[in-house]
Amino acid sequence: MNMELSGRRKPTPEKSQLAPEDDHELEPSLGIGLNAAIVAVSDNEPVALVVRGDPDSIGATDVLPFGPFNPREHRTLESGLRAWVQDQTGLDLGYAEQLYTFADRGRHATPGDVAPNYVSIGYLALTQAVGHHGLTNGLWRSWYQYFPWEDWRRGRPEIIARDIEPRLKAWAEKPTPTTSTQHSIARGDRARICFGLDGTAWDEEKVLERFELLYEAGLADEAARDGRNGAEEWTDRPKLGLPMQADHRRILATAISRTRAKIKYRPVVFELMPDEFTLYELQKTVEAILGPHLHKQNFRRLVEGAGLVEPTGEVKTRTGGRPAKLFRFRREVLLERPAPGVRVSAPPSRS
Amino acid sequence: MNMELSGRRKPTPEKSQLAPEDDHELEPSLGIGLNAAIVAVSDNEPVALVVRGDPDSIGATDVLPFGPFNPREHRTLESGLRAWVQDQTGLDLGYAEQLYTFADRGRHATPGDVAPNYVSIGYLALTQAVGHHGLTNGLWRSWYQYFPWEDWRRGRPEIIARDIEPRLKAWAEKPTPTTSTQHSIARGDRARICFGLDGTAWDEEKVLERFELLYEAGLADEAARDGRNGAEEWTDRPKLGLPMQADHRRILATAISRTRAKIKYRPVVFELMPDEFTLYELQKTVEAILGPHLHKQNFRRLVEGAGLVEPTGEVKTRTGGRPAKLFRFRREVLLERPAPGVRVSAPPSRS
DNA sequence: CCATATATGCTCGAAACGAGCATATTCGGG
DNA sequence: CCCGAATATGCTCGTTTCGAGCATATATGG
Repeated sequence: MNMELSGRRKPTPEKSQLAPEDDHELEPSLGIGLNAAIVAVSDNEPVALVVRGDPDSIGATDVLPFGPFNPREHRTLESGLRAWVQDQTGLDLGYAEQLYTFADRGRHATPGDVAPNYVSIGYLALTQAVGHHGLTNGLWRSWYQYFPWEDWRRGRPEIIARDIEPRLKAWAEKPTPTTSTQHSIARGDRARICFGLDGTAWDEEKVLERFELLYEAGLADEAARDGRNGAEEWTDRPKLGLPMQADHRRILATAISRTRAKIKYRPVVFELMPDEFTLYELQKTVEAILGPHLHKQNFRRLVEGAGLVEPTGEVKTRTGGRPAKLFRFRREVLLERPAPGVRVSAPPSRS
Repeated sequence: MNMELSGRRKPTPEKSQLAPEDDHELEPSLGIGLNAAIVAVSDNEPVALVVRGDPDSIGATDVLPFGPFNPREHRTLESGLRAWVQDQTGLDLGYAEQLYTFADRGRHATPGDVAPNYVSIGYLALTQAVGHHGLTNGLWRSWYQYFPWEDWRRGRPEIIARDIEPRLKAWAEKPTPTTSTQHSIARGDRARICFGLDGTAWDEEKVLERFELLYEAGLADEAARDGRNGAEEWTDRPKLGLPMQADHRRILATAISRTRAKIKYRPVVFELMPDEFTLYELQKTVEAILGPHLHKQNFRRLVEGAGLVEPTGEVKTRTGGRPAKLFRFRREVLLERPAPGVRVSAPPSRS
């Protein structure tokens, strides 16, 4: 057993396309960070679990639950993630899926660092909204605090026209660096497509693209922190959402993108719901995630027609009107249809 | 308030540039492997670029182009991948996207190893079919050689009913290990849903799920190689596709899943096409990827209606009948619609 | 010059979608 | 007790999209 332990320490000796010490210089010790974007919906507000936030202080930015992957202790990446989350917040994760692995140079909080010590693996977890009880640490914060331009529930957010559009247009005017490749899209076009400028349709799934654009344009606080070339000065600059530590806001953006996309073709909303719910509560949860308001009667038709829910027989009163039937998720659909989901249809676009 | 976290926070550069062994026991030197599933379509056959294959020898299994990520040399994960591919095959990658990061214990080729030294990041690359010229190394091999059960172009593959179904049924009979969690799906149901048994619809996107199921059931050669509990003996066993080194077949399965899914909602087919093509050639390429035959006239209507292509004005003769108009991809759609793609409609199912 | 094969255009019924009208129940206040 | 407001739920209807097939155009090969 100890043989195994000692043998495992070094890369497999034989053949060694894998062994780095051969024809390359010494490989730096790479750490792998596991990061959890844990999402819930509480009072029709989509929230993420963050650990160390202080909205008023500029030094102490929020951070997602995270920790290094240690293959000794963790059988899989996901189990490692669960352990860290349990450890740091007390939360026992349910549904979780891997998002993306990031390792870009200079996207961590250590200025002057040329090479990342860490590769970040982001995970998305969906859970029911639990109160602050059940948590040993951390707090739920609306994800729109980090991404105010994503909140279209009350129409187009003002921050786009007021703070984002003019500065992106200015950025688009500057000459694009020569790094642009053959088929790359011009800055102005990217801004227009990402943020739905000049009458272009808004695509609620492009959360990550939008954040990356703001970062590249130097408009996200993290860009200045990372010492990014061209970042606007810290002073006299309207804050575009709360920043986070390291690349955690990028991971959260990826999580929102994935959630918004997946909610439309897999029954993942139900991970966010209590066991019993009314169809309107379900709709409100979907709307909290996606933004635009849906047509109530058609939403009902779709959800019921897809066999995603079944009535419990009970009703919920005190809704302000006629009592609403309670439903529960029909887990059996997972065994019936190959790819069930909550399709979504929007009312007349209010761009 | 966050003292309890300080021990687990990302190590600061001062203390850990090269010394991870602080508050945890010795952290093993983790390597990060970049792996490329490079896909093309050649003569209506979907192919992947593999490096060291010998279909007849059992010892020398195929391997995807890969190499370790070195943050000193590589600015990003993707640029590292491109460098390795260039190095190993001579191919200059075009379109590439990240797939998934794998690190499960025991899924590498070193038996007896309890913890992985390597974390594998898989990438999907799409490219035009280039002949063996332009390659310094490696060869294109049909992806259906690794996954024969995925080839539905000539109806349901016989291998499912003959070699897969009976053995999966037998596996489903065995008691499920206690590791099954609350909402986990029974073995029999998983087999039925994955492989479309007992009249269940076939979902061509579940390529990874199917391979993982075969692996878990011990029916993939890799399972025996990894010393997996319950794997069938090597002898007297029909081969279920060519195995690959390490977890490369799993990465290729992920690549096929992603390709099949993405081709339906993003214009990625055109990465596989020459500059000019007929609509039927486009259709044949889609069919090579997805399997079932499409309705020719409707496919044409969809593609043209979506503004994805424009006629070049030229025609292609010697098609065996009336000459076919040549088209080219309209790159401008990327600037117009937020999420263009080749939607696909299938003729009456021939399950 | 015709048979054949493929390319392309068009139509038609079915299903899905988007929007709005109508009815059912409850609650709170005269 | 009745009425109006508010919400839940049911249904209709025109439009669009989808699935399928028929019809026509234009090559090639004998």
